[in-house]
Amino acid sequence: MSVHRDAQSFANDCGACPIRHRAVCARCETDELVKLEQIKYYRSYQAGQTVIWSGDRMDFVASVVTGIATLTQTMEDGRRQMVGLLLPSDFVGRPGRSTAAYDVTATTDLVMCCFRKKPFEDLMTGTPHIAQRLLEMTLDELDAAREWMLLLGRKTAREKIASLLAIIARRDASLKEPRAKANAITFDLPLTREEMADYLGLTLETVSRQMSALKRDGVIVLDGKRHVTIPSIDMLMEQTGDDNDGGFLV
Amino acid sequence: MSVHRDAQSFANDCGACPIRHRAVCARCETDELVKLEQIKYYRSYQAGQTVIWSGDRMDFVASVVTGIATLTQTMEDGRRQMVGLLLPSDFVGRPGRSTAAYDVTATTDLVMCCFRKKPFEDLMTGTPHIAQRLLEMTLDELDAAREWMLLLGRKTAREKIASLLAIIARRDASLKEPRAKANAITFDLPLTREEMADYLGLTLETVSRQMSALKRDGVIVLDGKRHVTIPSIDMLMEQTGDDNDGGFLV
DNA sequence: TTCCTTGATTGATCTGCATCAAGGCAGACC
DNA sequence: GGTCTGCCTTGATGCAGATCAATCAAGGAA
Repeated sequence: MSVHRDAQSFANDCGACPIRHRAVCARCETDELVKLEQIKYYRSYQAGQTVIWSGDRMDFVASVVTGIATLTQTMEDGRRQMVGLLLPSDFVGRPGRSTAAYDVTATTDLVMCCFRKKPFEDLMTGTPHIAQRLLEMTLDELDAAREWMLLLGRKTAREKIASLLAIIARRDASLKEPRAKANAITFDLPLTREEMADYLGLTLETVSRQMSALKRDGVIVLDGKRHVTIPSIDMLMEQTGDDNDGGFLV
Repeated sequence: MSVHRDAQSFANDCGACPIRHRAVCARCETDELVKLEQIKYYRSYQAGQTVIWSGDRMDFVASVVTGIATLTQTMEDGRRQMVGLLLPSDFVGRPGRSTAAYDVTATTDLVMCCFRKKPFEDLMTGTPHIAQRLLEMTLDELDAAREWMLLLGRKTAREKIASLLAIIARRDASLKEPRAKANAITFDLPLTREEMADYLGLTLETVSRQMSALKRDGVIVLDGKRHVTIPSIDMLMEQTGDDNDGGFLV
């Protein structure tokens, strides 16, 4: 864990706001956390509500506390592509830019922890670790985006679905208690078929068909429309097209 | 231009190494530039040579001085997706990670300006502006990646080709002298048809067919295989599917 | 010159996913 | 109960782009 205090324990002893352990580190604790504390505020959104429209003025940066939000781009004729999925602790917004580049939408009820941009930028200038932490997070997102480019450009519909399920399963598993690598995983899909389609560059019909196919082939078990059980993670990973070096739970 | 000295003039009076004006700013000049100067070194590669393989140890970060390099991901069965195009002044590598995540390949003869990772990281810790500048660059790349996700997921073959041509034309134009918005633009394609296909998530045959179609329709003029003239930028932009708010030369 | 090689073009055919269309199911509300 | 309404499933059909394959053009090298 290097010189930083363990992020998990740090998160535990400082309350709910995830920006504390994602955007800053324990080294900054004494002064900067206090300042962050002073400029932060919370916002809530209902499922389906739009947080911000592409092109709108955006005078804050924020971090997801609970719930799920999506970033989407839309073409004039209505074609849509989701370009990001924001889960708790993910960061939105960009220091140094004043308008939003994407539509941000709450897909579930959502609570975000916001910071007005100007004070946040000022704080960043005086606090090297915040910029470094943000850089680290942004590089992670860039890697994820590039992984997604491979999926969009080269994977088949079945591989796309399997990859999405694997990603959700992994992120979901890492939010719960760490535990021995379980053989079966169960979770609720946070997205409708249409949202899955927008994420994967498919139509909702194709998503539905491939879900049915994976179910028929025993790769997943569907209980209702949303509740998914994955009996064997290995079997799922075989369907993703990725070279899985066994690193499911990293 | 805020308090920073104009990046262009700064680049001009400090020689060829682009990291100077891309990764740091004039405020750091006195001390940090000197230190950067001390730890930097150059590397050259021939066209076609691989700079680094995905998974290899990577103990440096670098910036392209001249030439063009690509980042690609490859699946086990050989499907390839390009996930980045590095033009002069672009940055590769990631502080805080020791292995490469993608194959980096020189598509033309290439010169890179390298910094061993450890000293660079140390320098970054003591120099807030470097981290901030890198953050800015990374956010730009993230935006570009997300734009590319829209292309890969939702655009037709013809729109993909037109978009790629528009991007190359724009980047090429911005490297040359600033000038009045010219009506016609001429440049050499830095990529083979196969590389274009890997970038666009198509096959090389489809790339070739769509290039011929654009030529037949008078959107582009081909002189040989590589030399492209775009008689009307507006006509090209109409083919990209983007809502072009006239912002071709930003 | 002729032979190779490398990259590009063009044609014929195939197929995976989109599109169009018709239900089905479960919860909300009367 | 009935009937919306939102979300999902399933079927029939069409087409954009993949695949397979032949040909071409431009350089080298012998």
